[in-house]
Amino acid sequence: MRLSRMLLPTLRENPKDAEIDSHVLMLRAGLLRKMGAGLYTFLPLGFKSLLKVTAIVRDEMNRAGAQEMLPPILTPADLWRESGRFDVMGKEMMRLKDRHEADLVLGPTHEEAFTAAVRENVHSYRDLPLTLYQINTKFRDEIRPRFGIMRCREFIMMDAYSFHLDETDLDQIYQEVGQAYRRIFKRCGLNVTPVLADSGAMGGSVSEEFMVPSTVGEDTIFQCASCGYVANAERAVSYEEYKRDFAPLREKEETATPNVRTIDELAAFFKTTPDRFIKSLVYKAEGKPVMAVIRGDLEINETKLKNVLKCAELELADEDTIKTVTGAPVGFASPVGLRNITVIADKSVEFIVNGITGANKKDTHIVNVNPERDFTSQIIADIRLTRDGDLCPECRKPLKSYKGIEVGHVFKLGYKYTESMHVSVLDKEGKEIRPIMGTYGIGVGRTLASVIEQNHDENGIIWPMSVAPYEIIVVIVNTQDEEAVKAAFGIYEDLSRKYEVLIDDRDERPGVKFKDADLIGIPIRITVGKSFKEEGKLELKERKKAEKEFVSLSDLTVKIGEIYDRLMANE
RNA sequence: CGGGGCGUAGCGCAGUUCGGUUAGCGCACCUGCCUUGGGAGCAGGGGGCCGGAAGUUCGAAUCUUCUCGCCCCGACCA
Repeated sequence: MRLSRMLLPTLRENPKDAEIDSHVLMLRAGLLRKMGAGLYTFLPLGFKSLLKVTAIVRDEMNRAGAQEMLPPILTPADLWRESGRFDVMGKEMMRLKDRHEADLVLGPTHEEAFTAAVRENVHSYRDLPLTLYQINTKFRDEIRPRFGIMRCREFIMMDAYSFHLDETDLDQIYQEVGQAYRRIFKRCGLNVTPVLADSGAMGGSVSEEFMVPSTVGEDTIFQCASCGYVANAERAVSYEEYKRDFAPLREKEETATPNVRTIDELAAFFKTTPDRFIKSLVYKAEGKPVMAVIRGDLEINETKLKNVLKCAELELADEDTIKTVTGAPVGFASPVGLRNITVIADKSVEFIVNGITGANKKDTHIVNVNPERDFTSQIIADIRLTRDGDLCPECRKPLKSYKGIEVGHVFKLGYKYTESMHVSVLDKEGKEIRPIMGTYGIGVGRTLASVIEQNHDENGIIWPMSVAPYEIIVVIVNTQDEEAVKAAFGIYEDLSRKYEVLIDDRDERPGVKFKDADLIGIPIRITVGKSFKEEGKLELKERKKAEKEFVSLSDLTVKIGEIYDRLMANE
């Protein structure tokens, strides 16, 4: 491709809306433009890289035995009513009506569509297992799109769905897809850590997320350097040896605590430490109030709480609910004396002796509260949020936390959709069997952004060869020099038979061309300039290296081949 | 949805407090000259419904009201 004819609007200055490096570079290098909040246009250069990523994804998914198909993005609401998700999914699911007033959904994910396809077309045990996938546009009306294509509303995703006769078979495909994912990310030049993830209350059992460690990540990961335990914040558990305090139980007693509400304020007021408190929070689980209690220095992990309660929706109760349930304003709740409400206690609470808690009365707390004696918990479970430095559940060494970008997810889904949507096949005996499902997703655009996030310097993008929009760029230093132009085009034509090559034939000054070449990050640069004029040699430079080397025209093909193979192999 | 901020040329911004020539600057763009190894220089030029609507006023980018869009923090998040 000739740069003189290409739509490549590079920017000198940083666009003000971009906050993270990958976003800045995608805009500056002319890969991407914003059309609206969370809506982006891929310009030719960016689209080319995106296609490279999808090609890798497609290649590895096919290799894992999955079959690509293409359902529509716009799906009838009835499909979602069947699975029960039409009402359950929040506002992030984009709903619209057609001219006949029929409800439609812009697919945020496609379990329903694939399950329906299998239900209609698969009837025998002989047809299973089956893994189907698509690389398609998804729409999620995100509350807050941000970081360019890292978290946007319309995005490209590869999502796969597998159907199996039994769990053993599901497990095998689950492992194979997981291996395919590892190969995909490796080929994209990405460093990715698979972490244990929450699998939810809904029939799911095992789940792994593929994380790119990054300070701009929106997810938190806990990792043990010693034994390799890795989990995301929702899933992470920690080991804690709770010590039983054998101090004598004292009589509980109400104390006036005017306007003292938060744990920190209370600790100061009582001149003690936060772990002496029993923190009580009222939640609404699918509309029904419940109370979660935990030691004052710890935080509730709402995902764990949700799983324990086996509920799909959980939110902190509003002030009115709290007042109705406890009889007191926010800040004075406690399980003491409360009836008709389910109390879920974190394990940490059991060991508190003579603790402090609210009195369910304005401006009042109770001291010397003891679990069991003063209140009962219907459920005792691990509902705490893991903290940095907590002990590893496997080997009891400290856990370290860091941020990550979720680029992929594999999930043993279970029977949720095959059950709700009545999918069955006949077995050998002619009996109906319900298939079990797995679901798998890769954010293609997010993967691309992550590649840039991990591969750039102050001058621009440094593409790994595998996803570079072009592999080689030929820079003509002086387009007035006819001999140089002729030689450069000769090289361009020649290399184009084997590689994807750009030629910078623009009538620009050399500085502009070098800056742009660095910015758009083409892995190999061939410069036809001074050295060519003086001694007939071409200058070769790899984007990721500082050194240059000079080769004659006759050695070029071989030399490029070597560099290309090496760069491909490194990834 | 709560809090904060921003909409002026393709990009980055000034001007708005305190209304008053023809709305300005840098980069980008066009023409010419010159230059050709790291975002040159000189000269000339094009491009704006100052986000939109309604109002106040002799006069509005500037004041008032409404509205739309975008960004950040938070809450939310199969």
